[in-house]
Amino acid sequence: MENEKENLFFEPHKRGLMKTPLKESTAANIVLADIQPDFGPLTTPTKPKEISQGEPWTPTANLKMLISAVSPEIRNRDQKRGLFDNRNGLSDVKDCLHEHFSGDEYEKSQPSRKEKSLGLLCHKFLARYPNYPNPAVNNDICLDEVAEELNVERRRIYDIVNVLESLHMVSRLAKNRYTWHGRHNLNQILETLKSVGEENKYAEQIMMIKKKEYEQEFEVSKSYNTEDPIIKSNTGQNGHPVMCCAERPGVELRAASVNSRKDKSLKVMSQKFVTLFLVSTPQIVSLEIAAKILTWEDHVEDLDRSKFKTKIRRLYDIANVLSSLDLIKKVHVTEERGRKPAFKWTGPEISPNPSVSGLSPVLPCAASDLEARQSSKENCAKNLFSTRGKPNFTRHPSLIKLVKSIESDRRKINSAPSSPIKTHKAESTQNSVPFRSKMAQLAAICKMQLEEQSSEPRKNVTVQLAGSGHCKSVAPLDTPANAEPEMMAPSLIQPLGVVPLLPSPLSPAVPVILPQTPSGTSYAIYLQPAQAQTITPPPGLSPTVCPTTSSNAMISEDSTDATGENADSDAPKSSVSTRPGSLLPGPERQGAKNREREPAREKGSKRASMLEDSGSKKKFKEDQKAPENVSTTLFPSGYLIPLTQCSTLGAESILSSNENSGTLSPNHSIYSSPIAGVIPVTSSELTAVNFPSFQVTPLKLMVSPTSMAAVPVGNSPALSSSHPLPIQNPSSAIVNFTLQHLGLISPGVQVSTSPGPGTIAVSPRIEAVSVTPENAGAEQGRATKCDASILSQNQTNGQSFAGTGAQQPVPVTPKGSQPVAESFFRTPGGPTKPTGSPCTDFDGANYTSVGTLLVPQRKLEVSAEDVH
DNA sequence: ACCTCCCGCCATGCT
DNA sequence: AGCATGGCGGGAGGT
Repeated sequence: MENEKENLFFEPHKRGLMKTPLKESTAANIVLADIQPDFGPLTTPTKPKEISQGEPWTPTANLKMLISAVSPEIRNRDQKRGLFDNRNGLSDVKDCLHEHFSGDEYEKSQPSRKEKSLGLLCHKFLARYPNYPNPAVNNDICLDEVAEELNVERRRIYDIVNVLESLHMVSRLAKNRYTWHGRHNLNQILETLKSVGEENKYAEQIMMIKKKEYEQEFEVSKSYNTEDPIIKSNTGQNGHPVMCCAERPGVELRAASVNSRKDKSLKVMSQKFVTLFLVSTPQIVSLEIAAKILTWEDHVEDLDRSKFKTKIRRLYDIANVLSSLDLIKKVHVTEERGRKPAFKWTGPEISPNPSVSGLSPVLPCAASDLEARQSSKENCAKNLFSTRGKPNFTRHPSLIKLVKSIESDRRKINSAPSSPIKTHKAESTQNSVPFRSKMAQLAAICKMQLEEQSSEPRKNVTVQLAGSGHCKSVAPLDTPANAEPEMMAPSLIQPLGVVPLLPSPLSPAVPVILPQTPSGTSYAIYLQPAQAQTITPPPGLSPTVCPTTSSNAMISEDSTDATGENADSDAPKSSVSTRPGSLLPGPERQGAKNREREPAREKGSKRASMLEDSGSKKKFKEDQKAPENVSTTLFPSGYLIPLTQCSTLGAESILSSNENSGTLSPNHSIYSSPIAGVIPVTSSELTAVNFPSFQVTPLKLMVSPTSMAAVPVGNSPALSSSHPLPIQNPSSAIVNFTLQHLGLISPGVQVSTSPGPGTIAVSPRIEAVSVTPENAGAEQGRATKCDASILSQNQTNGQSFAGTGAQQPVPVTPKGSQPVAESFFRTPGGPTKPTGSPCTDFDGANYTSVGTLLVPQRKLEVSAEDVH
């Protein structure tokens, strides 16, 4: 991937010298300084340039840098000769990247913005250092020097370094000094991030967001809070997980949360952003989604427009750096609504399994999902930070302090209701608190359980989601039981009885399948991940019960406002808003800041006013937007849905996924009418998160890849395992009903086979995804690759995907939409939990039973554009 | 008109 | 106190 990297083992600074001899550069800079009007002292040279006209060397230099970055050879050349020679020359701005410095360049006096872009700057920066530096050598980076050499303000360097630091490509040594690690740790960190993302159910979050969007699209006019509430609820629920996520990546991060300033740090955002790619199947993440997720995590309840915009800005900054690293590439996702900027992961495929992950040269850590999962958060943190003996990233020597603070944070967080729970607030709250506080313990417990479970595959569980998805083996759908072994996919392994329908890792609310209940039917319960794990007690093990947090309820609520209580929906919001400060530090602070600032600055005032106005307006819109979810309403609260039926759905989803992958062949019975049957799906198949988008021919549901990723497919797989008995549950009826309702299935039809667009009818929301990379060919190729790889992996696993890509014609665009199933059910009072599943623990009141909802699908078109 | 995102003010927080 | 960091968002270049 990387262009430049051949230079292994160069010393960075040497390289820098070579490239641009520091001294020379310095000289150059000096020159520049002279030229430039305001040149600040080295300390923080702010804006040296601004001359409209040109900046002397910048353009050229930039081009060169780019070029050099692109090709090492060129770089070398450049290094040899002074980069700055051309200071005067301006290259075409337009071509900058591609064009060389060759020539002419003089023209535009202005370096054009592009030439000053962070991406370009990053390329230059990267060009200075080898991808795989020789550890033995001194790889220190002096920010001042770099800033000078690159002739940019230090501020810009911070942006780059922060992102690099988030990827462990550099670590901070001291003030103004960083150590270059290059890509040695990259895979590891990516693995860690992925596992964290899975644990935090990012995929699920994404799914939910998409879902909301769909809904909104759907019923534009209807006002509904769901969106916000959902989000919030997720946040709340997820918040916890999410937070964890953030935490892990860096202890610092966590600490950061405590420390006011860092919580919003670019580093954290960067890690989260990267994580989103790693957990989404299509590996395409739109800025909008990313921003929303990040916003939530920040506890910004209100998707304030301004905040959102800020987030977007930051994401662009990060994206530019990541693009320079060749980890992502810009694409556009086209939906009904329009085209949205998005980025596609082009970095190494990260497989949770160590074995799989060949990518990372170094996998010292338990990159594997299992390990990761097993490992508690703390472990993760360790991995991240302590990686390989490298210096921890903790910025400060005061790491210890951080740790302490972190712990305290954790407590706070735990104690604090991560997400206010909407329903049953009282109950939930109560529950939640303890719950959270116990998260760590739970993690440990889960671990234990997992271990045990892993040792004994449980019969009941048919499905386990491969967390990561692809990797895992998919058991043939037909064979429910068979799956077990496979299920054990490291990452996904879950406690026995419980199988998360959704790709476990991702979805915030994890549908959990209750192992067979006495009744014989399995039920799926929508739980939060943590809960889910805890909930299902491994057979042998005592179930760790986790009272479901209210958060769980929240989840269900989101999806199901229906049960509705509007009040509920509202409640969540309010609750969210009211979140305990510990969680909310960020937002609150911001708000305060903003307010404070406003007076101070003109801008501030403007901003504030703008914010309020726009924000309020927007909010209104949003609120109004969402109509109540049909789905929610549909489901009777309080019912647990028998897995069997669910399985059906899940199967569909699965299939779809398979199809998406293109290679997969749905051999499975799945194809049979959804209703019909029980589809044994292996959980692995389900690995919801990872799925490539699939189309299910039979059902015709198309799921957009994107959506797929997001959607936790419920995998009914779990179902499969269970019983043939369709239990008397209302579930089947419900499911169908739901589907019909959702429009996924036409009432009369359960499955239709129209591929692509045709499917639309079936699923209203189908999105056609077309990915058009800039290099369309290339991109698609990439996409294809991914899929293929995935498939191969799956196959490897022994999954039975039959490559059925054929079966379903891919939707128009390469990526088809897929049907997604979600489960939402809340059981109102807990009531019906199937057997004494631990579920009861959840709030009694708030159980969510699983229902499966199909998520509307959309077509997404991704056009890779590079362009701009 | 919207998308990108550069620029640099200024808050934070370390030294 | 001074300086390093880096959040933040105005507003301009690009398309």
